Order: sequence, then C-alpha cells, then structure tokens
Amino acid sequence: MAYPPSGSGDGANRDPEHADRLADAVPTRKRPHRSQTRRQVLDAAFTVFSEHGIAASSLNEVAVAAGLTKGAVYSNFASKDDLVLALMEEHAAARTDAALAGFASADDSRHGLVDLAAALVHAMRADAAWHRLLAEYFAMSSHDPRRREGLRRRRREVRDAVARAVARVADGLDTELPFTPAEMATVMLALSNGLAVEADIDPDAVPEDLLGRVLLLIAGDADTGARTRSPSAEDHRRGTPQPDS
Amino acid sequence: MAYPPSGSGDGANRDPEHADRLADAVPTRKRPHRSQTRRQVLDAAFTVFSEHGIAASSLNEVAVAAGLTKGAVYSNFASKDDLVLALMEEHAAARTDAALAGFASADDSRHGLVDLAAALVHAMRADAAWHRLLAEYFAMSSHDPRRREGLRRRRREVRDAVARAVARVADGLDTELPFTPAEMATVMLALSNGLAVEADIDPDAVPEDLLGRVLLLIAGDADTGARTRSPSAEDHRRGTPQPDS
DNA sequence: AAAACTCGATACCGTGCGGTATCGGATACT
DNA sequence: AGTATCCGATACCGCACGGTATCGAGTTTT
Repeated sequence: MAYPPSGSGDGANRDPEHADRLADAVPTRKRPHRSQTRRQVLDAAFTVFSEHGIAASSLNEVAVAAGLTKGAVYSNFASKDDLVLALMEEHAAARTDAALAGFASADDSRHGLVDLAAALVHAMRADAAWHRLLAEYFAMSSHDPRRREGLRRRRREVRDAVARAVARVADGLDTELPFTPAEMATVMLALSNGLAVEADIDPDAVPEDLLGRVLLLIAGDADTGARTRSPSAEDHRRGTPQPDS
Repeated sequence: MAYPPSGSGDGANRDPEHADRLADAVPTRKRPHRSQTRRQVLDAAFTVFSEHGIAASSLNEVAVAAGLTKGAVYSNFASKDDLVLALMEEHAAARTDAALAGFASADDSRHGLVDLAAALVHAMRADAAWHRLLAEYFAMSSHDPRRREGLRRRRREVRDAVARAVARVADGLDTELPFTPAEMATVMLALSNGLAVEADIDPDAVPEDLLGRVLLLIAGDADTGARTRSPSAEDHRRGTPQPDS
C-alpha cells in the first residue's frame, strides 16, 4: 500500500533510449540506463532466489549479486513483494510462450501430443530452478488472498492456453480424448508440476520419459505404435541437470 | 547447534503416564504432563502454520495459540526447525498409514485400484491444509541439503509403500499395468500432489473425481465396469471444503 | 555553462524474530 | 514432610531484516 516514495509510478517516462549511440566521443555512459539496472536486479533476483529460496533471501543479497546496493533495488522496485511479483510475471509469461510455441509448430504433424509432451518434459527438466521458484511462490500465495487471486488469474490463462492447444491437437486425432480439453490441461499442468517436485526431491524416482509416457497413455495412445519406452537409447542421464543459474 | 538448555536430550525418560489416575482426590493435576503440552504445541503449530504458512509464523504465535508461551515451546522443542520437523514427521506418518490402511482393506476385492484412487482423492480433498503445509515444506527443503535428505528418505518410504500396494493390486488384475509399480507410485503421488496444488489455487479447475478418472484410465480401466464416477451421489461439493483448522 | 532533475550509494531506524538465562510453583522421590 | 527435580513463565539479548531519508555523482534540458 502507499505508493513508492516518488517517480516510477507516474507514467510519462521519456525512456531516452537514444541520443547516445551517435558518437563514441561521448565517452561510454558512466551510468547505465534504468532498464539495464532493472534487468540486472531481476536476473540477480532469479539467481539468488533460486539458490536460497525467496523467503530466505534478503534484498541486500540480491542487490550485491547484481553488483548494486539495496538503494538501487528500492529505486526500481517498490518493495520485496513488488520485485518478486515482477520476476514471477516475467518468467511465467516467458515460460508459457516458450512451451506453447514449442508445440504450436507441431500443429500439422499428427503426433502433436507427443511433441506437446516432449515440450513439457523439456521445460520441466531444463527449468528445475524455475519450478522450485514456482513451487515456493505457490506456497506463499496460498496464505495471502491478494497474491492468491493474481496467481489464480494467471494460472487460469495458462490453463486455457494449454486447453486450446489440446483441443486443436485432439481435433486431428481419430480417437476421442477421455477428458475435456480443460480437464486435460489441468492434468497436464498438475502432472508436470507434481513430477517436477518429485524429481526435485529425488531425481532417481522420476525417469526422464515418465511424463511423456503417462500423457501418451492418457491420450489413448491412439496415434502411437510408440509404446516403446526408450525413445533415445542414450538419453539416460538422470539427476537434475543443473540447468543454468 | 548446541543442545537445548538442559534435559530433554538425555534419553531415559520415565514417561510417568500413570499414578495419577488412581484417585480423583488428587484434585485434577494443576500441571499437565509433558506429552500433553507437547501435543498442544504440535496441534497449535499445525493450525497456525496452516493459516499463515510456516515461514510467516512465529513461535510466539504458536505458543499463544496453544495457550502457552514461547518458553514452553522451547522447553519441548529445541528450535523452530525441530518443531516443524516433528510436525511433518508425525503428520506424514499418519497420512501414509491412513491412506494405505484405507485401501489395504480392499485387498480382497477385485477393484482395489478404484478404492486406492478413492482413498487418495479423499485424502487430497479432505486435507487441503495438510497439502499446503507439505508443499511449503517441500519448497523450503529444496534449498537446505540437511532437510532435503531427510525428506528424500521419507518420500522414498512413502513411495515404496504405495508401490507395494500397487503391485499387490496389480497381481489381482488380468491385464498388465503399463508402468512398473514404482513408476506408478511416483505418478500417483505426483498427480495427487499436483492436483492438490491446482485445486488450492483454483478449486473450480479441479473436478472432484478427476484424479480418480485419471488413475482408472492409467490402470487400463481393466477391472472396471465401475466407470461410474459417483460413489456417493451426494458428495458433490467442490471448492476446498475447509477441512477444519 | 549552468540549472534542473534522475537515480543509486550510504547511513540509519524500528521492528519482530529466534534463542537464552533465570526464577518460581508444581511434582516426584524417600 | 522435606527435598530434589522438572517445566513453563518472564524478561531479556543480539541480530538481520525491510524500509526510509538524504546526499551527491551523472545526465538532460535550456
């Protein structure tokens, strides 16, 4: 509550993203642009939060990790909550887009569900850090009506997007799915998330291809002769692959 | 680190759970027994933690909710971590036992999987508060190797128990399951958990019987003529049922 | 060039936490 | 009954956090 000390809230930002690229003579801006600082903070926040968890991380840690100070953080974000929110929104959007784009291209191919599953699997395994963050955010949102509502809306969007995708794929299938697209989307998200959590706790318990196999099975393994459970004979490594961060 | 002020650590507890039930003349013990106080604290902790989350709750809140003070809590638990751990262990054990017992009785009946699904569904819907807690605990354990290892071991036990149960049920089936019991157990846990999370965020997105239907489908709906989705025709309410707390 | 403004660094504050020392009344031992 | 012991209440400590005020270097405007 109570808006940030000053600026930042009142639109009308000029965003002077020009007028310094015209000469090197102007000796390389000493002060970085606002958006750059914001990025640094956001990236650092992701790193730090991924490492120790959101609750256990202080804004100071984030600032230091960004090569800045707390003052800089507070100059760009109204509060810790604000920072966390921004981070989640950004990543969530990116994630969703990536996942959906990844299988939208499979629009034509008949085995769209396989691709969709693969996309989800990939997103899940590659982004262990993100999943951890998401899980914590879910947990902390459970208790705060404000956050909860926001999360609900966002989750709904994602679910609907997945549902639409499912519906599109299902159209191209001969057999009918045993669930409505909405239900299917819910199951897919739940399963993806749930398996990510299990894998996070005990990587050995979650074979790489488990999600894919379950989804195929649910889909009625209509199109597939591929009951074969080992698509790539060499993709055997388990253990959370330490994505990046 | 550094053990609690005194006592409590050195085994050899007499556990004087007797010798006061012999006369009412002894006018109703003024001071409750250790174990009773412990129970009060544990119960209060569950309530408080469920309400605001573990991280956001202070030991003082817990103590007050228990009708005690912080001193009492620290007299019974070495630290906040210790309290949380005790709470989780206890509830986890109880949950597992209940769930497994609930379907172990279905050992003879041929439609064991239906019962198992039902048991999981019930556990999931009835214990929304517990699921929330578990989710938060998962999240906070991700970042702490110590807790993480403990959780891994415990999770493995649960998984194995479910796997054994699945194997037993699968034996009685004519068709074969498309997964190993271990995989099946993982999927069941992940799905149960995942759906609980989704339901927690947006109850409307998760129909009451969704988990059951998915499990039946995965099981190859072999044994079932019982596709009938309404075991109790009146159990229709959705929306997190506000279990208790 | 000089005024006006932006933004991040520094220093600081209040708060509420986890945890500790201690004390006193109730209980168990003999 | 007298005494040793237990256990929870009270009071307190140190600390690190989120957040704020302010100042000055850097940047834009006129």
